[in-house]
Amino acid sequence: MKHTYITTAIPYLNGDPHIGHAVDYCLADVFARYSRLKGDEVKFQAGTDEHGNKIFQKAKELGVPVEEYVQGNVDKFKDFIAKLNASYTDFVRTTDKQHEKRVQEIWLKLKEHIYKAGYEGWYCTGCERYVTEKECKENNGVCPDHQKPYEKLKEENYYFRISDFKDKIRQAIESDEMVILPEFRKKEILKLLDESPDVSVSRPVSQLTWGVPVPDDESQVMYVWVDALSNYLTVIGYPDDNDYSVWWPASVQIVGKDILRFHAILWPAMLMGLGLNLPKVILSHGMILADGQKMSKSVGNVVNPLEVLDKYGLDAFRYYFLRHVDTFSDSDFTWQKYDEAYNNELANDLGNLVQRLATLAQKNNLVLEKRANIGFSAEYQKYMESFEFSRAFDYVWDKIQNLNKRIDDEKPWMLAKNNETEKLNVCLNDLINDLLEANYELSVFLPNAADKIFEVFGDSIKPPETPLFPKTKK
RNA sequence: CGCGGGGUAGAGCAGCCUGGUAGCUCGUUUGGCUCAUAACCAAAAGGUCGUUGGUUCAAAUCCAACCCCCGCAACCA
Repeated sequence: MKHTYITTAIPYLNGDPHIGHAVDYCLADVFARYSRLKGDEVKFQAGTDEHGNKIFQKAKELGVPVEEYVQGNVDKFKDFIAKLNASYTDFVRTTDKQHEKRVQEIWLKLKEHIYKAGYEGWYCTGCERYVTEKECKENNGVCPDHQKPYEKLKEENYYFRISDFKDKIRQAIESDEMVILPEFRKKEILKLLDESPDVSVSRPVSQLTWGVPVPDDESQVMYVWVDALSNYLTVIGYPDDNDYSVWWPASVQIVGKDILRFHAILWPAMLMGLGLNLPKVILSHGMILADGQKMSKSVGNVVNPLEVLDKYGLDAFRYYFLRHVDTFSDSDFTWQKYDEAYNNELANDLGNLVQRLATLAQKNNLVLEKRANIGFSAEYQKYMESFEFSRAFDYVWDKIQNLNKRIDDEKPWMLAKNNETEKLNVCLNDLINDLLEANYELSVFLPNAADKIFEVFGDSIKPPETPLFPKTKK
């Protein structure tokens, strides 16, 4: 049996779930469901990144123990993922004891590529963090939050020597041994690769305590990368549980374009350092724009995914974010578009199609003879295998719209009126079976709706008592 | 001349790699239908394919130059 391992980026737990996380989970879920229906055994990882000063400070501000703070946020995320009906199989927290232990083992294995060096930069004692040269310049050398001038500070850090692997990474990307999707991101990464510096992977304990201690050096604590990126391995048992070898390399790792560089450069370097294969595909999706603009707290145009979910429910949410949001490039969200997609497409095209077919069948006491083998069509598979999910969805939708056309062309109600029972039977059986085939393909995108549709055309056919997608009044 | 993406109908987009009738969805107008959620189907109107030049029998598509828009990325080492 084929093993398919799908990963999602682990969100940093210093805030609430936002719409970008939802995209991650939805995309991963689509591929997971697709793979399962094809017969693969699927592992679908999700998790949370819980270390670091920001979380530590946030907890302090709120006056709660940091463990309690992260627990509360993990619950929010788990709840969110459940609401999306994302079918993950494994959940990893970077504060899991087992994860921490495994991360330390990974660190030790990478040791020959890790070196200690001084870091010098602009530091704000108020924020307790370094800022980039650029940020310092933009703020004219003064921290806007604390009104204190940045200080030039020096400290010891461990660095991961990416330069040990650059040539091999380039080769892996160019040869598509590790596919980066979409193509234009691949080009971007190849350009970035040359100028990628070695990455700082620890902080002195005086600065950072909420993290995994560096093994064999009490003065240092791991800083995000080795800790967070390793989750993809620790969750499947690496290095002590040999089960990991069944799942690794990952079939696809889904990330937002903002963190692609870490996944396409640092992460492969780490894997090479560990002597492991690279993931087969890294899929980088775009950002959701609010009415053409980047969402930002300062602009105040952040769309709350929970609010969107509440409006018309999960099917509508997944419908919009999997079909009208392009898998790879940035896409827009506006309430108007969301309304239109729901009413014109889900309700009118699909909801109404189910209703009319079910009613036709029921009124004419149709005996439904279901086709034995339902499967994926070749074209659909082609799209799915190349991770063009929104296109695959378009393709399915085309089938649905076509069914509406065919009903009009074949006029089953006329056949009924003329008592052409035999023809009517054939006609309705054909239409309904075609709907069920489309519904099978639809089920990876809209599992809930698909279930309901299969139920309508179950052993007996009963039209939904309440519309599948009740329309909203304008 | 930092890098990347883009400019195609009122809106949103596909087509460009691999030149050969400009296409899809929404919206608009008209018509049809009555199985259905005021749903469905059909037809029509609507385009100097950013600009200029080049290659070619033929350019949205290839080449060159230019103009314009948007990002540099989810709160940020």
